[in-house]
Amino acid sequence: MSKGEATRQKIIAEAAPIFNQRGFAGSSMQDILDATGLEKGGLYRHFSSKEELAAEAFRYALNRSVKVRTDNLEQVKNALDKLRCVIRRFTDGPSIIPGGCPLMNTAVDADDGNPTLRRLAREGIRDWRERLCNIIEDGVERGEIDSAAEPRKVANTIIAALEGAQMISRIEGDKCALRDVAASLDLLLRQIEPQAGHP
Amino acid sequence: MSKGEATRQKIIAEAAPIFNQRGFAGSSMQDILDATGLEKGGLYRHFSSKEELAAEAFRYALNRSVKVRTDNLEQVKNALDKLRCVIRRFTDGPSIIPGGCPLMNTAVDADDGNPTLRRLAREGIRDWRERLCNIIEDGVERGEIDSAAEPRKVANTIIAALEGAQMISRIEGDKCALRDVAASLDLLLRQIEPQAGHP
DNA sequence: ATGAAAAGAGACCGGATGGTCTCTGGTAGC
DNA sequence: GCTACCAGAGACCATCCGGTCTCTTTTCAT
Repeated sequence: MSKGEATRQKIIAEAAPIFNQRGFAGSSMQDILDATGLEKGGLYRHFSSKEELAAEAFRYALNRSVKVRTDNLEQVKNALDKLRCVIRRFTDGPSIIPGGCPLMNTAVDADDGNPTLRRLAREGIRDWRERLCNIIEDGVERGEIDSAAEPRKVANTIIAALEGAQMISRIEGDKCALRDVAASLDLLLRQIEPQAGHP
Repeated sequence: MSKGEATRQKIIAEAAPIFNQRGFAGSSMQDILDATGLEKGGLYRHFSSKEELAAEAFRYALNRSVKVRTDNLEQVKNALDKLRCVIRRFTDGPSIIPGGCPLMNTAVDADDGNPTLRRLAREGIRDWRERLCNIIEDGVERGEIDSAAEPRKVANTIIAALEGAQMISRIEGDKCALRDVAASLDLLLRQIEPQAGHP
């Protein structure tokens, strides 16, 4: 990796937590200069605008989050256990990047503004749902999940509940809401166990 | 109401959707001047700072949201039906203020920044949960809800799922996620019907 | 070692930012 | 109708904003 590319990656890694914590409008290029120790000339050599840097920083933050939450997931064989593992990693795992989930932060930050960030957040949500849907559909095929389960509905519910719970937990400063929601989701998953409700 | 007080209220009402859509850092006092038709002298006579105005605007937006969602709720007698009504109003009802739920917007916007807004958002969440808890506890007392239900857990789950669903629906531009989550919450409520799970 | 290209420093720019201050027009109690 | 006060206009301020440009330093293939 060339020196320039290394600098670019360093900038992205330093900028990601800043944008994630303060939002796009709440972060200034000066904040990134302070964090990286660079001057303007050095920064704008690698990024043509604040928006481009913010987009790269979001991609970086999201990739890291996704990686931590999907790593080695294939080692869990049962589909329902996979879902439980995803939930557990989200509720119990350490924060991947300061400021909470970049998906929610960016979605809320950009849903009335910046179209680029908005699109990236939308794609992030869609990808996450597709990953969950694949797990569920595979589970149905293999008889590990009740065939009456609606994958998209289950996936949307898991994502919504987890993100909402993290929002509550972050504003309250304790993990109570995350634990409560994890318990409720466990209950929900028990309802789509094979033959559940078919005595 | 004096002329001054009327102006103050008008400013708050005009500022609320702006702050709710663009966030604190993303909204400028010039935006509020444009929306109200006032000049700086007129604005700063009524509010000492941007932060004070943002706080009042949030209070206004939250009060309106709460009012719409709790109005006439006492006419619904059964506790479970009350919860279903709350969910339905959230998922089906029209947007009360442009920009989505002020609670989530402010919580995400301020959770790493502005302490005043952060506190207001935290109190808003707490109040909402207490309102739901009261409904559930009354229901348990009256035998309308299974006594095994844990009010705080149910309340946190409903709030988290609804807020998360709205985040998804807003970024995707359709109500699919809201409908999916509403269906899942209905399932959850069926599990705390009296005698549920006690054959 | 050298020379061309890449990387970075930092002065600079126009405009926007939140906030202050003074002055004037309108309102309302008498 | 007078006057004391309240409400608002708008010029003004220092600072910060995102972004550009030129010049120097460093890197790296030869």
